[in-house]
Amino acid sequence: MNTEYGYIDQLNEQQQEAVLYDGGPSLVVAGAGSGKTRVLTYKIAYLIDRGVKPYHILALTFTNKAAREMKSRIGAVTGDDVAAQLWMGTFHSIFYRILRYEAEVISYPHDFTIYDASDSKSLIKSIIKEMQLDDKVYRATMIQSRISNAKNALVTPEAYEGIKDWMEADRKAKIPFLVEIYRRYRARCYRAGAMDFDDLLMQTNILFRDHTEILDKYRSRFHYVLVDEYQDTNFAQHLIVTRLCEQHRRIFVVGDDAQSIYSFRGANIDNMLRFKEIYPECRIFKLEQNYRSTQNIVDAANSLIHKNKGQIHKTVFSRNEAGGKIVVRTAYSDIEEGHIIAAMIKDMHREGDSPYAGFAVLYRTNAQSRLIEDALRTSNIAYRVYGGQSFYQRKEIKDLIAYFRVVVNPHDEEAVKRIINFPARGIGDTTVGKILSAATANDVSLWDIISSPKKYGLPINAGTMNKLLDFSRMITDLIDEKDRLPAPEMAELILTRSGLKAEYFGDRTVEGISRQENIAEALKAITEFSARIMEERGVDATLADFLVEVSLITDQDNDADEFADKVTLMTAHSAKGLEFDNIFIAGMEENLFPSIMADTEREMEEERRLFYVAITRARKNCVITHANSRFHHGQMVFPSPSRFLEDIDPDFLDYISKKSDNQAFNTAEINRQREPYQRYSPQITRRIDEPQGLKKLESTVGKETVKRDSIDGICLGDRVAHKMFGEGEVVSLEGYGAEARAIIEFDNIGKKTLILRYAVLTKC
DNA sequence: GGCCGGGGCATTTTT
DNA sequence: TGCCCCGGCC
Repeated sequence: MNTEYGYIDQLNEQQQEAVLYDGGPSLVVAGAGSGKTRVLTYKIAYLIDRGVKPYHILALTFTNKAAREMKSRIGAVTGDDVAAQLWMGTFHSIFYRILRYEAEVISYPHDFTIYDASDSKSLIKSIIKEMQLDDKVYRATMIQSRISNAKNALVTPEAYEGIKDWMEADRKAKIPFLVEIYRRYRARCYRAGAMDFDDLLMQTNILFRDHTEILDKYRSRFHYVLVDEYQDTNFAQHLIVTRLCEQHRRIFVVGDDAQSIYSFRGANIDNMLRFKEIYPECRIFKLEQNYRSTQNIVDAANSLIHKNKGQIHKTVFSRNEAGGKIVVRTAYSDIEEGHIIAAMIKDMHREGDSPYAGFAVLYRTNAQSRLIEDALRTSNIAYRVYGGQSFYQRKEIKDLIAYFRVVVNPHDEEAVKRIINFPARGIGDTTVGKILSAATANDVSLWDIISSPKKYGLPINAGTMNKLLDFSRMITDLIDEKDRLPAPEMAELILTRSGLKAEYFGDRTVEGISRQENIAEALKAITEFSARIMEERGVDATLADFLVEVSLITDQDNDADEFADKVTLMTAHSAKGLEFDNIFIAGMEENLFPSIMADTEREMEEERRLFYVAITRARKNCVITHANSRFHHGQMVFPSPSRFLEDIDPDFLDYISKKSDNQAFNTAEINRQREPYQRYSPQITRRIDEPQGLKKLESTVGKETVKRDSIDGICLGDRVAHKMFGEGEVVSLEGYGAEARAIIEFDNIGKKTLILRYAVLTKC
């Protein structure tokens, strides 16, 4: 197919069809590694090129990272100023924006707070306490997830009571008051001017349901709606999208039912499977060519996933090299498993010039990381663990943000509770308890009581009263300043006036200094944010603006380590959407993977999909390990190998056991242009064969940049063309991910370093 | 208000 | 086995 748009030529036939089709609802069923993001990116770029205004395009993703990456990729085609006008973001952030704008009609303040998971949990705990329920029976985590599920299914407390099955189930589970907790929880959020994550979707639905004129407004604003990872949408998300599209029907969704792994969070694969029922006229596009992995990996993964029923039929295939088989290794113990992994990584790293950044170890549960970390540390292998405590979860940052929250919305109860006696100012639990009771009795917020304790007859002595008035005055003073001072100055003022500065900056211990650094980092973030707002909108950012920015940011957004040459450790869940040259999957055992918690067929299929996701992360090599003994909750268990191993066609597996010492096995090519096979001893560290004729690359492992000879299909020496710079030759390639760069000697303008993530290059 | 120790518990977690 | 939470004590 020939078009005037150069980037279209980079797509295969199926991808092109999906991008160019403009006849109505489209469902793109995209197999693992089949270029789903690429299709979505070019679809949007193409719409813009065809004259659709970027601000008429709504594109929804599940993570901030995905949204950011897609935006920059589109920007590389259309220009960043154009891409910036897109309505592109996570479901939560986009509808947060809309809800803030429309807050009034649903009786919420414009500057409403967002309760994160720990705020909700803490609120639920205090409700359980107030209702004098047994917190062993009414466990906050369980209650929280039930409430969340109800919200994701758009079930209000009133509706909940009408669902006989649910009420009956609660009675049987000895938690008949669940619906009452839910009711109070909702009332308390409302009283605090707060929404939790689920509310952002639920309230949007309520807004659209009850206010047709507002729904109409957004219907006509969003001429096109595109959704990524559609298999992960829950009912609330699905309904929002359906409402927005049911008239113009310009909806384009992309997903892979085989990669649906978040049903425990309410994701419903049926939203995708039933797309055809909602849009009978829809076109379904299947992307079946996998560009990521070797044939063996794709074939192995296919044989596994075909054991599931109820998938959309598709045949994923790879035209890459055949590659080595998936290696399965048995360890005596969980400890030895870690050492086997470490030793294999070390060998593959050394022999294949494969940088550590090209390795990931995946596991089912976070608890498994410890032993693997120990082994990597012993072997001096640099690693990083995903899913640790994120910056915004740290105590000192949460304290600071809590002050911000109170200044922006003093009715925010969770934030008030956090700061009212921190730093200590003599307002202890007893007083807070009295304030809470008074608030509940009068159905007003904590702040209403704190700011007029006498009016509500708060029963406290004169000394405490003075302390309370001091606190109240401090907050009022800060509130008076909040719209006058720009965010960075406001932050500085809060830090001083609250006493946080004195509290944290007197500490000379290692932890104390780390806290100070974190606070300094937060202040820096505010300053940078402020500068950006000034540049974009020409006004000073307020504290409220900053809160909007941070309340939906989570971990993994600011990982300085991201591009260092380190092995990545993470759960199989976190690995979705990522890819690595070499994947290790650890703990492939019954009761672990599949999880012991999976007992229904449905859950078992989800576990299998999770395994499928894990395998398909691998570009070149995949190694699966399992142990014959393992410490589990302080007890030694002797697990048998996972049933999923038997689901994979044995033709694609290479079982290596201790006994087969002489059968050296290959873990496939580390690098395409090199000798086909690397050989590893089945014994832990000793290598039997020296690889023949393996050309060593200069590798600056551990340094900032790592030289490479091919990245995403672009090789050293390739002739490439760039829209603006013309044609040239690739003279150097280095780095990973967003840091991946190419130095290109252009015929006309000479050498240029291009960030591959942004540059659109075509081979010529 | 902070520290210590016992008891209970223990998937996955884009926002 | 470790971690977290709570309650008791100083």
